[in-house]
Amino acid sequence: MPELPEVEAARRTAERVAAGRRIVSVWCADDPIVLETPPARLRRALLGRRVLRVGRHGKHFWLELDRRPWLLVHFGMSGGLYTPGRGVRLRSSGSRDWRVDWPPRFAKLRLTLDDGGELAIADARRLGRIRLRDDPRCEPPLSALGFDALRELPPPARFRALLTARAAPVKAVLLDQSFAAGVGNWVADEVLYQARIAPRRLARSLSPAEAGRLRGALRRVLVTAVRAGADSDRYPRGWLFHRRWDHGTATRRGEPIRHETIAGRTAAWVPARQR
DNA sequence: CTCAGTGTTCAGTG
DNA sequence: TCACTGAACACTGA
Repeated sequence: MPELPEVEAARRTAERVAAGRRIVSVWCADDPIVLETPPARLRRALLGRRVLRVGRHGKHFWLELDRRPWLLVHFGMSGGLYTPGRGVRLRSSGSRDWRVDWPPRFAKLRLTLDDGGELAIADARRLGRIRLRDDPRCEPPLSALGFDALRELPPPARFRALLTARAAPVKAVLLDQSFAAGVGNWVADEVLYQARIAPRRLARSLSPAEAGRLRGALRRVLVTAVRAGADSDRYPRGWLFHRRWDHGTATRRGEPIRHETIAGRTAAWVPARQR
């Protein structure tokens, strides 16, 4: 789930539950991979702290506390933020009722707030990371990231300059977090589909008009997905998203969807519409 | 049983 | 040195 829209939804949930509240209990899983900062240090840094606000850049988010260091979280491929009675719906779970167990399966960190609110971070596949940072934005891994694809999208001329400076296929550039932070596999495919650009096109070969379409599609897809609270059932019907895994089938207009590996990931695209 | 996956990192290559 | 690619990571669910 976790590309920019999903992480922004998690950020908002965390802010609603925790901002202005004090952390009164901390539970850590015994998982030295996801908990990059050891449990004892996490507990010491978090217990008794007040949460001021919750920040995000690309696919990372962090809890700003009344004392440093702060808590920095990345969801990896399968992580998510949970509160009692509410979960993060997975694409594969077609179920309407998406109530989650409490605590959620694969919980890695649980926080209780002074008003009884609770937050949990869970991660089945363990590619996510939970760690402490004094100043998240200025230290690795955030310091190596490019502009936040939602809040810091450069003006058209600048966007095109950054894009055409790159030799790789445009899909690879979109996925590169040092270019645009927050774009993942489905967002990249959706953006290329809506901009009508084939994923293998070299970034440096894009015309000003194409770069403009790409930028416009990137902004539109992210704004729309974030407005929908990253609930994919609320994404527009015409989005490739709803069809991208219908192997061998087509878009609603009957155009076949092709799947191929580009930049190490499966790209879904529509040759009839993307050049 | 095998394999792909809404991600990132790092070794290897040109 | 830079830029890019692909394997590794770790595990679930199809």
